[in-house]
Amino acid sequence: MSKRTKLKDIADRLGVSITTVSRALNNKADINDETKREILELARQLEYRPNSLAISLRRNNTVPLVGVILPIINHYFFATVLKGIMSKAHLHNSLIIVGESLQDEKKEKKILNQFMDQGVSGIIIAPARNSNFEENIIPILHKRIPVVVIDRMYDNYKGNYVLTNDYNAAHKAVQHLLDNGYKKIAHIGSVDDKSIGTERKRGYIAALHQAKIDINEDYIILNDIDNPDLAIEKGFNATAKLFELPNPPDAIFAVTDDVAIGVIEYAKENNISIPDDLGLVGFSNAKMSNYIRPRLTTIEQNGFAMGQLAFDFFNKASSSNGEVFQKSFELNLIVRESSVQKSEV
Amino acid sequence: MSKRTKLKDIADRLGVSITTVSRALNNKADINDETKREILELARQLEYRPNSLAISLRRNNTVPLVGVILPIINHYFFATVLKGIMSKAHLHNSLIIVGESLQDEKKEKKILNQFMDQGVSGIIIAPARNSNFEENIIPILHKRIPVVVIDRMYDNYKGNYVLTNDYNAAHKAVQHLLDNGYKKIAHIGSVDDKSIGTERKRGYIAALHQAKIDINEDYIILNDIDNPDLAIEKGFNATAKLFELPNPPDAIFAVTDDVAIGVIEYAKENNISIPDDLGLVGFSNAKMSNYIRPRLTTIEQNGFAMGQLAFDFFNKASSSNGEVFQKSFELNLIVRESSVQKSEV
DNA sequence: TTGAAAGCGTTACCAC
DNA sequence: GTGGTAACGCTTTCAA
Repeated sequence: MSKRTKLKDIADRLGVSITTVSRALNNKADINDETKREILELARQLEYRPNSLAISLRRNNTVPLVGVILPIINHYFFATVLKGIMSKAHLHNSLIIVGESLQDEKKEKKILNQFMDQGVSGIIIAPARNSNFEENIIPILHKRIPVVVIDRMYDNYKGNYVLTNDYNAAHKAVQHLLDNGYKKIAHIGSVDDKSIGTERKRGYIAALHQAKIDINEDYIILNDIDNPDLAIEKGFNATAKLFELPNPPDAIFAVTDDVAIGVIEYAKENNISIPDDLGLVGFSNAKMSNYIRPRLTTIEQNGFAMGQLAFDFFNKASSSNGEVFQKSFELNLIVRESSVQKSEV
Repeated sequence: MSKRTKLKDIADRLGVSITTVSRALNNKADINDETKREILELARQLEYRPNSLAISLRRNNTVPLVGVILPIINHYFFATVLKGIMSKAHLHNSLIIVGESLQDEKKEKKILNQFMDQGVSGIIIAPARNSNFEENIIPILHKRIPVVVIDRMYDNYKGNYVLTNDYNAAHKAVQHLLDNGYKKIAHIGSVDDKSIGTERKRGYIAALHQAKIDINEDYIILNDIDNPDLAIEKGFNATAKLFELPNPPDAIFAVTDDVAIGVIEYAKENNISIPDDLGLVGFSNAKMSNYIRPRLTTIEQNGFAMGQLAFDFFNKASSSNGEVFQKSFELNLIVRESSVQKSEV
């Protein structure tokens, strides 16, 4: 295996100085055309490629490189968060380096380390579901590079974050179902030891409590929906289980739109009319939710704005001295067809 | 604004040598505990952060950094391509730096330059629709870092690429409609001066030609569908136009699934039955296409495999001497409900 | 038009 | 235990 060509190699072979080679390659003035031609020619032959590390070191320019870690990159919400981050990064001439944890905390840690090794000037992370916050994220804070956590929160974390108020949103969703006359509201949720699934379930329970409706444990089905390709199926199966109950629900609050799609698929196969026999609210406002039938009532998650704010926070944190930036977005309910009985309209 | 702390700063303040400071910070043996404590303490005070550029330079380890440029990052196909790229990159300990051109060739060029400045060891690019190939991409080839072009191709480009055979796929789609008894097949396409839109239109025309059906120019409506949020609307409007014709079509080949969704929306609003009154085939196999009604017949685009292969090509190209890697994926038609008349089933 | 040398921040070797 | 020095690959004065 041959070593990588450097300026000296070219200089030696041509009997000129390193300086001259550098000049030729960088298209500087003050160089003999013939010399230049020879250098360029040899550089091509030797496949010379500049060592950017050395260049940056010499120029003392740390290109701001921000590491972004997301659980699933081709999930619309996360992809949109990334889009938001990039839109701001582009304005600030920052470069974004991405990693996909695939909800695997080992992988998350590995990526984090790679990023640190590469010398990122900040980290924006939507933690994996089972992320070991203490072990993966806290140590970075100690290195004093800005960290912004998105989407999923941990107890006792005192740093920068951009979240959504899933509790309130879920509460709103269930309240909406109650307001529309549904009484037996089930929840197809996510087994999530951390914030999201838990918060949405909490909001669901709180709304029922407030309406003085007892919680029916049979009405709560929790799934592992990490794999977005399976989420629809999970929703389908959970609905099947609910409808095997002696007293099935008359409405479902689904933890994501994908899960809600599964509910709709089941309903269509079994001639259950949504919204007349069954009210349904999803969560995310996936593009699809407006084009399936019935059009799905859901919670709007503005990933783009979250991403933009996350980058802003990173940016502010970079130039501030330990100040902490935090924001929890309130989410809107988008009422469509799946939750309003036609007879009531 | 204070300069970043370096080893020398700490050494000077403590009256020790740089070497000693380095040793303390790197937890090496052979160092007085007290000295070490002091150094660590001061390092923390001064917020010392190692300069990874210098470290890498010293260690002679170039972290492979691959630049990926995509037109739209939160488009499912591109996000999945990115996922494919990252899955392979992760195996090779490569880092991925992303940019979103937003179909803007100016932006594309800027990102490209930023990437080159940052010293990426390769570029994987899905060019913007209006990308100035000569100006943006060719110059990079001259710098002899591997470039892999995805998804959209240019005449006379002789480098590495991973494409899909859009011509064949479109031909297949239209042939399928013909086979199912549709005769008056329209095409809602994309104004695309480059490969994709053009190729799909070519395939459409070729299939009709082969079936000895004259091309009806009124049946071809081309839209600018760069903005994915508007694509559905464009499909809707185009369909409206088609149905204003004295002799409307009995089938539509849509250039993307989003456009096809627009067709379905129009059909539902106007009581046109798909597939009975109107056959429909989309393109992309967006997740949604399997869950709308009627379920959409479409062309499957395997972005994940394309991304993986693109990275493999980059990798091979990195260690080969000018060898060129090219692949054009043949695409499968997924037959669902929208293109098969019930009476014929 | 060209070259020598300093220096970017770090680590590793060798000497003390 | 500690410090001097060379080296990583490059650019940029300054001098010739």
